Amino acid sequence: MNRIKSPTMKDVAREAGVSLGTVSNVFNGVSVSPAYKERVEEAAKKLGYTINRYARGLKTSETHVIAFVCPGTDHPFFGDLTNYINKALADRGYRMLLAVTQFIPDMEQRCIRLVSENKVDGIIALTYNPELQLEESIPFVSIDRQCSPTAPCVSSDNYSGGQLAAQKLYELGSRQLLFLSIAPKISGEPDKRRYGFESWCRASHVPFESVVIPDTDGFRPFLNILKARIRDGKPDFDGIFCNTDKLAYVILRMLKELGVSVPGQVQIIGYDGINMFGDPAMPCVSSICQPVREMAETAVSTLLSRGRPSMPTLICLPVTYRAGGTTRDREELAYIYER
Amino acid sequence: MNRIKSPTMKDVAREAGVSLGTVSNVFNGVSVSPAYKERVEEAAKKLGYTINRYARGLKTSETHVIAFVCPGTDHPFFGDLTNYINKALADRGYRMLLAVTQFIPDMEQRCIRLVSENKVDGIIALTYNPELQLEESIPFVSIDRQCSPTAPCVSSDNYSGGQLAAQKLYELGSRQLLFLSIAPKISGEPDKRRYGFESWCRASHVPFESVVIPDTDGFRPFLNILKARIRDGKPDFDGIFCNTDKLAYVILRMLKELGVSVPGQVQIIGYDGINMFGDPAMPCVSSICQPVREMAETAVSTLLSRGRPSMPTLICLPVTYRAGGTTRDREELAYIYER
DNA sequence: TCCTTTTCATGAAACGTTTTACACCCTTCC
DNA sequence: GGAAGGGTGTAAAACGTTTCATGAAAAGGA
Repeated sequence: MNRIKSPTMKDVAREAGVSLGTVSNVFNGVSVSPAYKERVEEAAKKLGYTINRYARGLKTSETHVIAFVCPGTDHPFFGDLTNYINKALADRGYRMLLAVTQFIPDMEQRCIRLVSENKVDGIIALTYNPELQLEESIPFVSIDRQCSPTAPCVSSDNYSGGQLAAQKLYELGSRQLLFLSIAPKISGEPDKRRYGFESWCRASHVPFESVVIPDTDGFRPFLNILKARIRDGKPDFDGIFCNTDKLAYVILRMLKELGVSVPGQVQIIGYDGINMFGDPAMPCVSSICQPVREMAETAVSTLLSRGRPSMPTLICLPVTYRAGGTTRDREELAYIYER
Repeated sequence: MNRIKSPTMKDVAREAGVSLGTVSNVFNGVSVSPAYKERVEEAAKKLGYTINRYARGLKTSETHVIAFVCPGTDHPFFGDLTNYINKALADRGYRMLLAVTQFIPDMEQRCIRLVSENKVDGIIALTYNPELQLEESIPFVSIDRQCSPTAPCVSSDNYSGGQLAAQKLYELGSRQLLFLSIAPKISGEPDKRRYGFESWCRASHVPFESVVIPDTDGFRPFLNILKARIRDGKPDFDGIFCNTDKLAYVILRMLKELGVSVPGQVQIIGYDGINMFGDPAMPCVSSICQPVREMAETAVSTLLSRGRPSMPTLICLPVTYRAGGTTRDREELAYIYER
């Protein structure tokens, strides 16, 4: 690690023949006479000077760095979210310190500690550790789970999403609904997908059933469940709401293998609004789409405007329905070739 | 932004009734008598002290932060890469500053500047700007493109990958090959996928053709090309190598729509080894897999061991072939239900 | 012309650490 | 019993900024 020492303000000051304070003023937009300003800028360019934000942060205690603590960027939803949050931050002159936790509760705690040491100006986190200790001194915004009564939480409107899924399935002709889900590690906002779904069904007198499988068991249980409900190629259900798009894909494949046609016999709606390859033009399952972009924007702006009088503690953003290949409201394929 | 001032070493020193230097020594593992050490640790815990890495960085000029400059985490390959690099860094006690460029050359330059101001200990970048100016004073490792004669570049062995694709297609029975690609914004390592493919075909006297479409034209040109080559439902080719998995998916859909069976009539191999939903158990196209994990590890360790005597300038890591649903060496589906 | 105001450059102090030189105490040994 | 020497704790000087109190010079008003 042999680093060439980079020039400092002092060097620039010497080169330009001005005082240290003047150089600082130039770089902070404080009024400086044009002659001096030019001299300083020239000297800075000549020396290849870049400001040392560590030193600045030490004085101002504003680092303009925000930490994002997330389970992993390999899942497309998190990848998307990371991307949008990064963009929202960059637009506001902030940089992102990324900490990946891989769903390990202990790691989540460690990450919070670590980024705190970096004196970030704030933390946005998507975590599953119910006992997470926050640093009181650092503004915090959570996603998809309320971590603390004082920390705002941003999520999609999971409840309405569940309702919307049920409603859409019904509108598109399904009369016997099924809710399938992998139970999240810990209760959080996404649980409401189910509550919304069930409440709509009950209110509308549409028969339904719910199946929740712990996330340790993998997908196989679903295959057995489906098998048991199919007699002579005829399933006793005709509409499924899966609590994630991933599960929707898996169920789609299973039904195909079991000889059930989708969306002909059974329609499927997922949740998330994942785009394959991050490209909205790619084929997809029908889905309740989380407003990822808006969630990112909201998380960031909420975090940065911390301290406002009445900060809501839970912010649910509206979801939308997207027709994909697993419901009967979409002609497949044509759309791929656009763009 | 009303931050509560967090305690400093000075506070800890006062609380513990010892000198500043002693506190520092405790936190740096310098030998301190047990009695003092305990007093300091107790005081630190009581005050909730965490070290200020900015201040430390100012003294040591080692920030233990590495910047990763990448086009975006929304594409699964980049999402994966980000994840692995993050892990590799975390394992070594480093944190990641993530800068997303969205493929905008100007943004790439700006990101390099910005992260330099943060005095990162190094930069890993995946960029497309041919005129990128690097900061001489900061260690730099590139991915997939040689940015400068002095900066090491890590990539998968694209050339061998191309060869392997051709060879596999042939082994699995294809006799008339096609190379399809979207031309990258700028020449780089991935171009070699084509060279490898073509060289194998020539050496093995297997007839082939190559089609390269600029990335501004979208996918439609491919549809026309395919149509023109299909007479009475019989294509004049029976094996395709696509330069990315994404393209492979698109081609797969197009062929399906055109009534060509895959892998029956035509086999397809992509490049990248993308997993749907980041999950290796999900269905996929047959592909030449980039060793993403190894690339990440190599990039990180190369960067951190900067200054070694003979640093190779280009490091190509071996690729592997993965059977998916688009070649005849794989029974579809069964594998989804495992795990 | 003289006095007041405004503008703007300066130098020093501070931010929270690390590091170095130094002083201290306790052994150990002749 | 005194000198030499190994720990260990202390104080002060950095690191590269920002900021604040001074003071000088230029500008404006009568």
